[in-house]
Amino acid sequence: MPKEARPSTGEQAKQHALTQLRQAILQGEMAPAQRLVENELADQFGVTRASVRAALIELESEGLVERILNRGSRVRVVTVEEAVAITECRMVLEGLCAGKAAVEASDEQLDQLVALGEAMSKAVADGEPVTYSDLNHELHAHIRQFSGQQVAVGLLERLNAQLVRHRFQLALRPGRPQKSLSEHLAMIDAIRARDPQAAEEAVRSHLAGVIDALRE
Amino acid sequence: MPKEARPSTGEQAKQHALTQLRQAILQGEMAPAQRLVENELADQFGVTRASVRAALIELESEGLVERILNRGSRVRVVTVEEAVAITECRMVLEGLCAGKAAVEASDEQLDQLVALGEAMSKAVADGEPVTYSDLNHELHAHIRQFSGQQVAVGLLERLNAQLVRHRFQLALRPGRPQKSLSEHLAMIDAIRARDPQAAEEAVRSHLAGVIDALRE
DNA sequence: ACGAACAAAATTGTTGACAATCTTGTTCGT
DNA sequence: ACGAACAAGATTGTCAACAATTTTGTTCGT
Repeated sequence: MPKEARPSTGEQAKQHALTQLRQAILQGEMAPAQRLVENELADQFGVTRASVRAALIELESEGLVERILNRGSRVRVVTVEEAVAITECRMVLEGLCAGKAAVEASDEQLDQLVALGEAMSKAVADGEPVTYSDLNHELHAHIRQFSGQQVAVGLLERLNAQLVRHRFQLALRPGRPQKSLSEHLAMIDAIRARDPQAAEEAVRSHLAGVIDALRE
Repeated sequence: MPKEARPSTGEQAKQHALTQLRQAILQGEMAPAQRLVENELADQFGVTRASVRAALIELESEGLVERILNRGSRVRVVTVEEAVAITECRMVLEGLCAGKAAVEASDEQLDQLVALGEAMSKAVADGEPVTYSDLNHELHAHIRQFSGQQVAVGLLERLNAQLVRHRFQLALRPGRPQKSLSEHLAMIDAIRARDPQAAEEAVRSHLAGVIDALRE
C-alpha cells in the first residue's frame, strides 16, 4: 500500500485526514460497508491514528461512517428505506428554503436560476443524463443558498451527502430526466414569480416524485 | 477543583466524558460562551485529555460546542436570529412528523396524546408554567416518536438541544402558556382525527407562533 | 506614558506506546 | 467429525509525554 504523503505545509493533520477521507467516501472509492481500519488510513493519508480517529468521529455524526464500540468503523450503507426517510426530510426542508428564496433572492440570483433551467432543458434534449444530474444538484444547491436559511442549508448538505449512491442510481434511469425536468422548471417559475407558497409546493411535489421513484 | 472520579466500572471513558459534559451544558452548569479547557475537564471527569477531546469533537457537530483552531472550545451561544432559523426547521420537520403520526400512530398512542393534553390544560389552570413546559416538551417528543420517521427524529433532537436556553426563557413569559395551550390542543385533535394535512398545518401554525414569540 | 519587540505561561495539536477488547484459528475431549 | 475451551493475532481505546501555537506579561526605546 503506497504511503501517500501529504503536502508538507502547516495544514492541520486532522483536517487533512477529514477532507481526504470524506472525499474518498463520497467519490465511491471506498466500497459500501468496507472496513475502515485506523492504522491503514493513517498510513495512507500520512497522519497519525489520533487524527484519523478524530476524522472518523466527525464523519460518524455526518452520517457517512458507522462506528461500533471496539469493533471499528465502516462506510455506512443507506438502505432504500432510509433514503426515502432522508428524502422526506429534504422535501420539507427544501420546501422551506424555496419559500424563503422566493422572497429573499435578488434579481440577479433569479436570472441564475433561469439560466440553470435552460441548461437543464438542453441537457435533456441532448440526452446527457450525467450533465443533467450535475445541473440538478447545482439547482437545488443554489435554491437553498439563496434562502439565506443557514441552519436548513447545514442540515440539507449533511442529508445530501448520505444519498450520493442513490442519486447516481436514480439519474441514469430511462425516462426519469424528462419527468423531473418539468418539475424543476415549475420550481424555477414559482420562485421567479416570488410566490413562496407555490415555490414550496413545487419543491415538495418534485421531491415527492423522487420518493416514488426511489421506492420504484 | 475537586477531582470527581467516575465509577470504576468498565464504562468507556469517552462515553462518560461525553454524557457528563453534554448534561452539564444542557442543564446550564456551564455559562454561555464559557471556555472549555481540555485539561480542566479531563480532571473534572476523571478521564484523560484524549477522551475529552473526542467528546468535544462530537459535541461540536451536535452544535452545542464551538471549536476554533488552536484556540480551544467554548459553549456555543445561540443568538435569537439562530433560534428563529432553528425553529423554522423544527416547524417543517415536526409538521412532517405530525402528518405521519396521524397515519401511523396506534390507538393507544393517541390516548397518550389526549392524556397529555389534559395534563397540560390542568397545568395552565393551576398556573404552573414549569410543569407546562415539561409537558410541552414531552408532547412534541411523543408526536415525533409516533411518526416512526427516525431521520427526522434525529435531526429534531439535535436542533432541540441547541434551544434549551431559549425554551426556558419563553416558557416563563406571562400569558404565553394560555396562547400555546389552544394550539397544542388543536394539534392533538388533528392527529386524533387521523387527518395528516390538518395535523401538519396545526403544528406549523403553532411553531410559527413560537417564532413570533421568539422575535417578540 | 505609550507602543513595539520579546520572553514566559498556558493551551491545543500530535505522537508513539501500552492496555483492553474483539476476532480468528487451533487444540482437545467426546 | 463436532463443539467448547483456549491461545494468537489484529484492532480499537486509553494514556502520558512532546511539539507547535496562541495568549499574556514584561522590558526597552522613544
